[in-house]
Amino acid sequence: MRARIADVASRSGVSTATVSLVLRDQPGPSDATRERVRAAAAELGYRPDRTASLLARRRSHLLGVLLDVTSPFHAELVGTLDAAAERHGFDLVLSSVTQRRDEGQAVETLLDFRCEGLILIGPHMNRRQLDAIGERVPALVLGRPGTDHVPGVRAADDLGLAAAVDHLADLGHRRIVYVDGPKGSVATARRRGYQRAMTRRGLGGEIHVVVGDHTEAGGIAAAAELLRPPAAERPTAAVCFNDRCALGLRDSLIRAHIAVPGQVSIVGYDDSPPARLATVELTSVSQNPAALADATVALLAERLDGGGVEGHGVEGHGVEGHRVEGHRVEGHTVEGHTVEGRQPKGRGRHTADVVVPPALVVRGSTAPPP
Amino acid sequence: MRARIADVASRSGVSTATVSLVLRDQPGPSDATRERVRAAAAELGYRPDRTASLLARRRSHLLGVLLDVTSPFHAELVGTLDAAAERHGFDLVLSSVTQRRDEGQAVETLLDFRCEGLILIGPHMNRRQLDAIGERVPALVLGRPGTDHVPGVRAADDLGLAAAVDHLADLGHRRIVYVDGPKGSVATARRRGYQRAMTRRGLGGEIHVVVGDHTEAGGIAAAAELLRPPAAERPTAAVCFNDRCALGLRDSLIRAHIAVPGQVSIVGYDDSPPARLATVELTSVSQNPAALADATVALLAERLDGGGVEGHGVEGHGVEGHRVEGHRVEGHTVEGHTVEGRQPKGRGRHTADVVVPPALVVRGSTAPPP
DNA sequence: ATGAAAGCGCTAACAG
DNA sequence: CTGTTAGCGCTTTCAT
Repeated sequence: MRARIADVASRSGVSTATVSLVLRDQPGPSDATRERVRAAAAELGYRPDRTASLLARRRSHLLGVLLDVTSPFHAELVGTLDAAAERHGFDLVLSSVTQRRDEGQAVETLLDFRCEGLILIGPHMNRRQLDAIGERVPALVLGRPGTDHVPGVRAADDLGLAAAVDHLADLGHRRIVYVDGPKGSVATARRRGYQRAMTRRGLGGEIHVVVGDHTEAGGIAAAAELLRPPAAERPTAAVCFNDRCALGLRDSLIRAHIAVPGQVSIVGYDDSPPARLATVELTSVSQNPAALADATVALLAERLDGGGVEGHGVEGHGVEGHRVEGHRVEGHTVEGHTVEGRQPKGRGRHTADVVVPPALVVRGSTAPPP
Repeated sequence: MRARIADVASRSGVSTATVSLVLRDQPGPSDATRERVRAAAAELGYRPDRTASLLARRRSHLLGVLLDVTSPFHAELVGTLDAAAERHGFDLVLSSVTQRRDEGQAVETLLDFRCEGLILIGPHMNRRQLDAIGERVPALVLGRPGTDHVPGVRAADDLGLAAAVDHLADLGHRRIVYVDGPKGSVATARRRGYQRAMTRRGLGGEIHVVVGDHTEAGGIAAAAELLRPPAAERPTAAVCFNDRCALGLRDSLIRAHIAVPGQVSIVGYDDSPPARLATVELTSVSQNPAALADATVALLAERLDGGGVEGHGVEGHGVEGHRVEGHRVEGHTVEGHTVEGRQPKGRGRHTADVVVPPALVVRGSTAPPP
């Protein structure tokens, strides 16, 4: 049987209370006592029973994370979330949606574990459901706009597209098309970002949005569209809604013997693992998952610890991102991230979103136009 | 504050003991009582506190899963594991290795949550470490051979390669090369499977193993090697150690204007998400994750429930796989999966591995030779 | 069929 | 500084 705290106590000749204090590095016990207790605990291979500890302690110091374990992007976030949580003195409980477990159930599981706060990664639930959760427990959505009771943490899509367009324009491209995504606020933000960036660069006349999708199929369809005009009039660069779409486009072009980036440059979005493949080397806009995760935990921890910021020496990941001149977001700052001021729309909103700047990752799929 | 069991008890005019019985569908309380208790619980929105429940109950009914959340293959397994666990009356606790949390720490976390059994997905730890865990708690490794105290559950690599070679040979290919993986037992098993399958098909004289790797780079290198001989003597098909390697090969060939599958057919291994991309359509050998997960949970649950098989009506995923004539694995069967008999090597081994048959997924990267 | 009471292993409040 | 005493919320004998 596993050693209990009482065993450590008797073995070191002190009370369980003292052992508890020593093992949690709480002030009280003398150094001599600490020494003895630590030794006894080590000899017995004692590990505190987390379950009992949680029950007795007021706070669980647990953050619940709702994710879809099949998403590489979510996976990447979890890694950083975990590190950030540790810095703030929290542990993570993961709960993934699966075939049998929907988002609601996954959230209940998290709550059953007594999580103090919830981090919802890109949930598909509607705003009402999201808000309902936010009213029960401090929560945060990652990767989509927040609601009345649930602040959102996300990357600035407009800045991301600006970075992509600037990069291509700097290379000398003028005929830069945008391959659109599915309907939704995310796609809208990116499309607008493209249009504004083109205008800002004096390429307003070249704005050209092609129908695409969030899957490879969208890119394949877009390829057919791009190849329609005579060679001399074709676009020399394409920015895609996301990497999958970009990969579909890339593969179609290569099969049609159009060199990438020789004849057409391609920029994706998300900086997903496939984009990094040695054979692909897709230039892509990173949503800066490390920064997203850091900002998320920082914000949630702040809410939970009641403003009593404990200056954990959080360094924060580099979130330089791409700053577009003449394009500023109003608001104050939390750990270097931009916090939108009072929401312009949405009366009665109790929360403000945190927006982190994305970062362009330049790889081999972009080059000067032919 | 969240409703407690005492609230439900007083509201329905019974004791907490009765409420506990009703809510867990235990025999005892009368139907009338059940009715009242359920109503009260529902009105209060009562959810039993899992932490307290775990503490009071002898068994936690929790299975710990060690995984690397950045792996799509792991992700796929988790989905099925969860479903299977639920059928057997268990819940899953996920713990992923991250930058800051190594496998050892992740396992400790799982143990802290009082998991009754552990499922270790493709851990990198050595056999000694694995065994140490197996001595502390019932554990199982997924995707690699087991050790003295930790049974392994894995797909039959030799059958997988046999399926790939048979598929190509049936299409009419003769010059079928194998692009090897990195050193290790997995690569060895696959290479041998290739060699035996070729021999069995009377293609022993065509056996040709090319150096590769588990990354795209390996496939790229192999492409150079394959293109060396004059066109007429080049292989017409290649089976690769895994999908990443196959994708590297595929991309290199396409860039060299070699049609896939027109001139060269390619078969990968793992049936990973990239293989399924619309633009890729890679024929690949699936390790049958659903079957692996089902077998894993079934085996672990059996060990934990002490043989008192509760016939949960486990249906098990289809594990037809590819049966090679004249190639039988000795052993008995657990839920339709083959269990190797006494291990031929490894004295003192207390456990036997479970081997599930892989399945060939035919897609667009294979066709008859030119 | 139901209730009272004793824990599960730990932490927190209060004495000493 | 350290020990004693209550719980945390639930499950489980054992009476009734």
